[in-house]
Amino acid sequence: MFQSNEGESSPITQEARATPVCRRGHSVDGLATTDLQFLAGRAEIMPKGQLLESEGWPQKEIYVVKDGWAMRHKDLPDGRRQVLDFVLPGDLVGVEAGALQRADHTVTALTDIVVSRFPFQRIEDLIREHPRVATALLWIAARQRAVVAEHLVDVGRRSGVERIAHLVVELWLRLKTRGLAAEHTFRMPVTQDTLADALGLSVVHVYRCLRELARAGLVEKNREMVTIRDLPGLLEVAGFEAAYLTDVLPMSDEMAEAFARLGAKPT
Amino acid sequence: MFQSNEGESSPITQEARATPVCRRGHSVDGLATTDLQFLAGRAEIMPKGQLLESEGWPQKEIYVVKDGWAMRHKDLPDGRRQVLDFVLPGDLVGVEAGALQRADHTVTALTDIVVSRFPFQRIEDLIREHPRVATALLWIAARQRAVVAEHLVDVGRRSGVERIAHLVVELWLRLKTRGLAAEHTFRMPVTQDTLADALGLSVVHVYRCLRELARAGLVEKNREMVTIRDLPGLLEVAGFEAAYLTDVLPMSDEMAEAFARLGAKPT
DNA sequence: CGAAAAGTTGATCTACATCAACGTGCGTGG
DNA sequence: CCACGCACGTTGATGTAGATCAACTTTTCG
Repeated sequence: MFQSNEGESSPITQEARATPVCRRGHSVDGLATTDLQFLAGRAEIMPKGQLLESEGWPQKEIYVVKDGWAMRHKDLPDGRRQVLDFVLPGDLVGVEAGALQRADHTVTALTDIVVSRFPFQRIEDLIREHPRVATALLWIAARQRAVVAEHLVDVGRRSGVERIAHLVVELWLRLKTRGLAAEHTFRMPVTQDTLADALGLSVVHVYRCLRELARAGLVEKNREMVTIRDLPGLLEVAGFEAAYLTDVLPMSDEMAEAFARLGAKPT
Repeated sequence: MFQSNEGESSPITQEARATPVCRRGHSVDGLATTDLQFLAGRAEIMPKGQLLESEGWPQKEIYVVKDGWAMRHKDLPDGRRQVLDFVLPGDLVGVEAGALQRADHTVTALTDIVVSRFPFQRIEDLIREHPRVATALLWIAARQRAVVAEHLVDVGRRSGVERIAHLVVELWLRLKTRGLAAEHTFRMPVTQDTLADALGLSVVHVYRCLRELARAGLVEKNREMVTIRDLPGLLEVAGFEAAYLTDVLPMSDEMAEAFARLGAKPT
């Protein structure tokens, strides 16, 4: 078995130096982003509600999100909406839309957001000059598909409470890798309404599931702050697949312990 | 005989020579596959039930599916299962798993299946030699994400009948582009059980929705054959986004008409 | 300070799940 | 060639997670 040992110190960084970009992809978008860092121009700020990418339209530039949250979503003509994924600081927007002819979904800023833009036009040149860029982008696209796929499992086969638990853990992990979350708490500027559209539930039901989770002493969400009260418990309810993001993470002792405890369970 | 579709008349091939890989992506995976044709070794046959890719394991080779169906899926420890997507002739398996460290999902053959394999090992060399390959792969990955995303909308925000309708149309379109579907009918070697796991429904409910669609005179599925009885009607129920795959398709007159009629509706 | 956005809460309804049979085609082995 | 078994499909009865509706409260923000 490969790299289950990986958690230890930081073999990640070491391996990273030794292997080509796509191999070293030992993190979420954030990491590979460093490869494209030189792409970034001057940072600029955009207001909450701004569209970074618009379904059906060609995408002329890639955004590197420096700060703030956004969501990828698709809207049905009758008003129903499905949130595909959340965009966190360090993520790229517009890669796939650039590769395809036109964007297949919309990206909307959930908060005021800081981005740097890079004209997609020049990507092809870049790829020619630096093949590693293509590989990095490929890796990012694959990663995105993985996240959406996991989300699909959530919505297709898990209960309301499970879905919320799973989403919280996933966001927490993604933020944690980037040093954007504390041990037990993080900011999540997502309304219950948006949450409902992400989880395929009604607002009312989201509210009740949240209360359920709070009552069970697992997580709480007040306003924008999420507090994890019982990590092992939460992981279990979330039915979290360790392999999904774990080997990708520099694990804290507490986290490693939580996962271990989880694995130890006979279940 | 597989690939009876692929070759001859294809205006595809002509356009292909004229435009850069990622731009010419005017179809589903099948098309871009031609770029990797030279990768393909000798075709070989694998039995129904065979795993082409296995969640949690590294993928050492890419498969080009020449004939037969497969499914991408994720299985939860408690036995629940979610089908992410169906793999049709012309699709590639293993691209993303190669880019990531290990496969994040499993791919299982739904029928006996004909594939040619190509060691992923050599992909990196190839990318160095032919940057276009990277771009083609990027495009494929983006496409895959788009399909899964659309599927997520289905499961998250559509009713049982709508989900089935949407899936049928999507498969029909994907097959049609490759010349693998007739005007009103095509083979769909997918059991109700598998269908249920794809749509996030129970088998019983799938059965009832199918009967509903048949009673409404829209589609019928007997054994493995699907027959579309009323295309415009079906498209409407499916809430099919024309932009999703249409501009990507060489449209038949009838299809164009169906879409037009659909667009004309005041809804 | 007023209005809109976000969150709370209870009553009611329904789409879909679950359970439990039974039918049917078909491949395999005797 | 039959028959047995099994995978797949069909059908009804019943249960429930979650939707919908309809207030009302609290927070946010211009």
